[in-house]
Amino acid sequence: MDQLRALKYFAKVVETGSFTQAAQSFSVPASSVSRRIADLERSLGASLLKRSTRVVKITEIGQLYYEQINDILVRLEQSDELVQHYQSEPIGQLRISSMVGFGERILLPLMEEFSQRYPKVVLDISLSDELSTLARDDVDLAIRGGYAPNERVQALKLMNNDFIVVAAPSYLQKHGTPTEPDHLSQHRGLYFRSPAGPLPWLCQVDEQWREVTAPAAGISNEGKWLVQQAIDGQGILMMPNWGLQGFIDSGELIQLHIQPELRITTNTDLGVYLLYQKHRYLVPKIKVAVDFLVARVREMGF
Amino acid sequence: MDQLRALKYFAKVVETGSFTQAAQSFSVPASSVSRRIADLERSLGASLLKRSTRVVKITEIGQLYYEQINDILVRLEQSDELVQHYQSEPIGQLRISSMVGFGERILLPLMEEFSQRYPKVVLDISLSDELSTLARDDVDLAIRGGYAPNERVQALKLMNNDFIVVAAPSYLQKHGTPTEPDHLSQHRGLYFRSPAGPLPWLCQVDEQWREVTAPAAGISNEGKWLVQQAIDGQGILMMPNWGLQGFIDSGELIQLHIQPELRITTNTDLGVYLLYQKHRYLVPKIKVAVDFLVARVREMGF
DNA sequence: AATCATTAATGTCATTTAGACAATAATAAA
DNA sequence: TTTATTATTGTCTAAATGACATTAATGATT
Repeated sequence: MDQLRALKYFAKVVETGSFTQAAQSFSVPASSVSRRIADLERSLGASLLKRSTRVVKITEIGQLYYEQINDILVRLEQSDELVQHYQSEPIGQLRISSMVGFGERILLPLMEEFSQRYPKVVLDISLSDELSTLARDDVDLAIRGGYAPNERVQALKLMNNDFIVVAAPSYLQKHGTPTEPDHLSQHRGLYFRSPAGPLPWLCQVDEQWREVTAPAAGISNEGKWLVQQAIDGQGILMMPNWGLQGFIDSGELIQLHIQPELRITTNTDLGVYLLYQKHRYLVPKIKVAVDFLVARVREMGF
Repeated sequence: MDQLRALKYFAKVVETGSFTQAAQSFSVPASSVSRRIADLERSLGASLLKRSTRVVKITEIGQLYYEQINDILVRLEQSDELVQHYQSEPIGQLRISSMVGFGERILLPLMEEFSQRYPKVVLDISLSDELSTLARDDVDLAIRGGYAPNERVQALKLMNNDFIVVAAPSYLQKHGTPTEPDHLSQHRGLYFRSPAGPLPWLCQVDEQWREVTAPAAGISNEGKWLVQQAIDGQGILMMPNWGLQGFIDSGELIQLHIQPELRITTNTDLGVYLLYQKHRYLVPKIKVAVDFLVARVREMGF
């Protein structure tokens, strides 16, 4: 029995909930799928699926088995890919998941050059601040705010992710320039909504962390809108410096220096990290993308 | 092409270094192995093995591929085992690796009862202080001094692993009873040789760690011999309390109370841990062994 | 250097296994 | 109750694997 084929059929049936659909996606008759899975069940001595003519349900043990073999199938495919592309030019689909702000401002502009340089690599970039099922089956590269999930995943620090505080000249003229945290309660704040909620303003006074969030003038997960609001003089904004530097240089925004410093977390070493599975670095498309991103982003000097 | 079969053949050829031997272990002609691997290489578009009639060498990419697919094969087998044994009685081979001292004094006596209770589980216990390739392919359960290698491995604390200091009454009569670390340089020590070298005596004085190891009267990785030497009055011995309690109760050894306390590492939370792969807990033989060991060892009250 | 023994590869045939296609049975929806 | 969809089963065909004998290559032995 070709167990591997049976497993692929089984996985697809679980995912589609249908023998017919699974069969279609492999371009074989449904009867073949039915027979292979029946073989598999017989050889395992357990029933994996509860069939009725209209619905296919998975059994408890079938579900457990599916979760394990699905991972195995993905890894086998990755191993095959490693061998197939070994010492060849970068080619294939490259799925990148990135934080929205970083993606818009830094990643997407950079990847145009990448696409020209490696035309056979088809980019599939998705921007989201949610933390993805990271580098398991759905993503080749992920860019996230600092954390290193486990030892099989390599995390390269692309840049610092220091937050700075800014406001428009017009705002400061009207409301004054705050220089210490206690001033902030008299101001208005613009807040970035992370998946975990709006990012607060924190600062450390007398070795104790305090929240010094000002009344809200606006909250959004859309960084560009927040910046526009800040430029329009609606309030004080705290965001990563790589998203604000251009507006400071142009004079549209002015950086505020509040002592003690404002932060958005008690954690000190914030950074933007590039994440990928260690053992896949030898796949050419992965290798060139990692090398390219690390080089280009670091030479931006944030 | 039945890739899975090809992978099994390939893995065996790598391990044995011979098509003929690999073929024998599967009870098929060598020609079959040759063809399957040729198929595999063709489908991958790379050569995995360098053949000559006498020696089979693995290519660089073949080696990488082998390392990855070998892990995949092991995991697939484990997944199959999970399904096959689901809701059945505990059965099969159970490989346990344990530290020597713990194995001799605690594990082996306990497992006699286990064997009677679960006669269909064939025990394969190996004692070694080396840290094994833990719970990957060669061991189902491992018992080790405190560490938790990664997130897929469950580590249950079986007992404390506190080291205590003892000596024979005759030794103390002759050399006096040390009560503080500075006294030790005038004494003789018996030292356990771990794989990393003889365990030193450390203590914390004025927030600084100092080594206060006494001149050696004996060094061995054989705990029983060290205990005998101590009973014979050869020197002071520091070992886990579960290995010494019996001799203290019988009066053959006397526990010394040195302040500040002696340790063998600067780490505070020493323990004996039972390690196994989380996802295998549902395999009956694993489950009953884990439950049995945790219950029995904990009720010993160390 | 020539021979020998071992080992992997190849050719050919038999057997096993998967797929194609039609027919059947079961069931949810109309 | 009827209808449409879906999984299963039967039968035949095609493909893949194994068996066995033979060949080619190579390291060891004389």
